[in-house]
Amino acid sequence: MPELPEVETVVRGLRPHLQGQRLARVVLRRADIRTPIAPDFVQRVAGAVVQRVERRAKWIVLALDRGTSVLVHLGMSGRLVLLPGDAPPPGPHDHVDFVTDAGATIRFTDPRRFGVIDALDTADLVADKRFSELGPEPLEAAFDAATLENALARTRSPLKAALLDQRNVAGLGNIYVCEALFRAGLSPLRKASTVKGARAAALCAAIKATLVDAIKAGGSSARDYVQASGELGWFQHQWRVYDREGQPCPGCDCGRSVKRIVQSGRSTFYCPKRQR
DNA sequence: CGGTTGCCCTGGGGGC
DNA sequence: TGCCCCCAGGGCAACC
Repeated sequence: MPELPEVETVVRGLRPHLQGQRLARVVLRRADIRTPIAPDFVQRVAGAVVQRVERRAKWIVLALDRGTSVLVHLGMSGRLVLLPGDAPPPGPHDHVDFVTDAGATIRFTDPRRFGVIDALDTADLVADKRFSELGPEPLEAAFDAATLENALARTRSPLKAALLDQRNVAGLGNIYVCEALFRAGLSPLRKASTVKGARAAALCAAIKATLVDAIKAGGSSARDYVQASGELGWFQHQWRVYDREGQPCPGCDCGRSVKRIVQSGRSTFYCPKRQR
């Protein structure tokens, strides 16, 4: 489910409630998610103070004192929701609770169990394979047209697949790649290495604008996603092509409708006339 | 080696 | 209504 805007929204929602708080209690109910939660997870985390709450790509990072960091990945259906006061009884998919000294519960829920929860030494974070191979953060200044062009020049795959590859740019998923490509007027089928000059600049700007708008809207709630507060996101109402197969191409008079194709096993939505 | 394909899971929606 | 098939926002191992 969650791509960069959704993860960023969750991080912003959790930060004021978690930063400086002690995780007095950690309750692990189910460890057999796709990447099983390590047996020593509770012992490593319980009692630690959260110093920082950050996002890298689609990862949530809780930097704790005692030199430990907690990594959370929401996978397809994961949620991390803040429950102030008495938490309701856990449901079958509520796998982990973090309870702060202040009495708030941060609950990790994941029906499909594709998510990841892990604890590791903060010093090992940079070298960890999950982080070391990530490309630039698209909302940082270091991500510019030249950086993007260079990354795309090195790949033979179609543009859609290249943008989903976290080594080229970190944090995009299926929805926001479709949306950014529409904004940039670029075909998802185009060879990535042909995106140069003005096209690379347009794509870079489109990626940033799409993500900024989505964060402003609190992310997209299609199915599973909610903010840390439990509220829905609203960006799904601003989707121009994603999940809009057959509807008229928005924002221009090209008269075509949005087409759905499958690329490397995943749906791509685009306007064949406007996007070249 | 880079790139594409299956698969890990559960739940919801559409078609019959 | 019920059942079955398909599909879903991610990422990794296994293949070509």
